[in-house]
Amino acid sequence: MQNGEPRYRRIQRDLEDRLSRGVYLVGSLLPTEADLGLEFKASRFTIREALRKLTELGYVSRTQGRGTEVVSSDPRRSYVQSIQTLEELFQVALETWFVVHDTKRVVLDAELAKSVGGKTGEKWFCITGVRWTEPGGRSIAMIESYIPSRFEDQIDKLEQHTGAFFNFLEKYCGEPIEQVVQEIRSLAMPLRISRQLGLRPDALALQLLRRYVTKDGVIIASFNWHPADQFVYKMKIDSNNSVKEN
Amino acid sequence: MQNGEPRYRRIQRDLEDRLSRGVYLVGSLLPTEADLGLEFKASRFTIREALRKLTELGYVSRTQGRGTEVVSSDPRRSYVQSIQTLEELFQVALETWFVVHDTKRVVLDAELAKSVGGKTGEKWFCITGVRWTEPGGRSIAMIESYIPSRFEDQIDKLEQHTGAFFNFLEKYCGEPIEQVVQEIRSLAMPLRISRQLGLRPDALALQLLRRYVTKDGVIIASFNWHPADQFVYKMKIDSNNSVKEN
DNA sequence: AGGAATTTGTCCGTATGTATA
DNA sequence: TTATACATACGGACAAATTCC
Repeated sequence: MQNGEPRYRRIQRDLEDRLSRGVYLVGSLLPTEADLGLEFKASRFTIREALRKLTELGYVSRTQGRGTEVVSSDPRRSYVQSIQTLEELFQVALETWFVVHDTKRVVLDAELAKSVGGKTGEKWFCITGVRWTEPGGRSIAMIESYIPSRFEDQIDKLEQHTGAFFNFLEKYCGEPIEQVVQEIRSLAMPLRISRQLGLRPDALALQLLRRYVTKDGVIIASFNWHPADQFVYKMKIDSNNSVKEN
Repeated sequence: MQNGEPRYRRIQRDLEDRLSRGVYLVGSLLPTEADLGLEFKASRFTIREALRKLTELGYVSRTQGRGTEVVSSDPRRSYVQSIQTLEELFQVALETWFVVHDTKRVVLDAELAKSVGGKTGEKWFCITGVRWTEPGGRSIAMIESYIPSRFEDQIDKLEQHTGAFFNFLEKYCGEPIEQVVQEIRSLAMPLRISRQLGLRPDALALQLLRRYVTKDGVIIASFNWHPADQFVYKMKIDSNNSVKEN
């Protein structure tokens, strides 16, 4: 335990390497804690720390009395599938119609800052609009998109852009989207929302909040207000750890 | 370590209780591991296990050289943990308490059949109950689980089972769960639900429907009714090395 | 700026309980 | 029933980060 890297982390990475190289096959059992301890000349405690990490990462599943089973040789592969999700989102944007209602500057209050991932007092832009199945068709959702002010000179182009906003901003800033955080809530629509969608004042909403995050921080945060009686959020959890929306 | 509950778990619960009661205030530091060890008469290892859980649950944040800071007095009130793997689902079941209210036979009508993934007219079992943070704690959700009649002789054991139902049934039938389909809806609670949770008749719900599917078909379908004002479904979509060029 | 005290992080050896095969 | 392997638990030790004087 002298140098920078903890012992258990070194072991963890060794094991990850073996898993991705197929030394331990999916469905098989890893060597026991005791065996790994002998091999790496580490105590059982240290081995357990490494295995705990592998469990958290989705590589293995551990069962008392049985052992440590390999469940995925590359759990991060599931991220590839979620990229398809991003592209599905993109497809939705292409196959539907977004009509901008309003664009304005806003100063984040504490609550809004927490929601969109900014700091209280920061100036952001807010673009609101409605997404339609087709021109003159049915409304899918009322959308409020919050964009940091560093994209100020792109806002005009953004309004003209056909396709997903996040796609435009991702290309503009040159940094890939590393992560999308999504929150799903059930709540009554505020008046400003129900009115724009032509619904009763007390209409129920399924609200999706998505934050698109690059290395440089949040590039856009969108509130999507869907009429509750028309919208179900479906997703699949495959046994190989991947989450797929549809 | 003789009885059912591990020592660290008991300590974890005690600390959670204090946190939710405000004995330790948000922003303050918890007693040190050594002090907690003295108080609970447990080794540092055991205290650390409890604190590790509190960290995972979002109660506290730990910093080497500084201590254990309280970051939330009630993290579970505000969200449904993002569940992306079966492992996580299983953990939730282990760390919370399910109380069975009723078990009965039902014949699927057309709508129910579609929801649970069966056929109209089929006989299924329906187990209803409430999931709690802990005995005498807060209710997390009202749950209605539908189970095909081919598991008829296992229903009794199922009611006694601690842990996730799907885990029991998966082991019993011998087929691995290949997929979980989840649907998220926003809707008003039916009376039977709001009453059991002690809420107003018109309470809003965030409803999660999960179908667990093996090669042999659906083994269980569960409706989870969460009080809308207390629950947010959060999920994260990571994309490690997606270089998208075009 | 620097050193001492404090507190968590890492690690060891050992022992016993408990689920699984 | 037995053996195996993971889960929980103890006590001790030193490292590393933070805070305070």
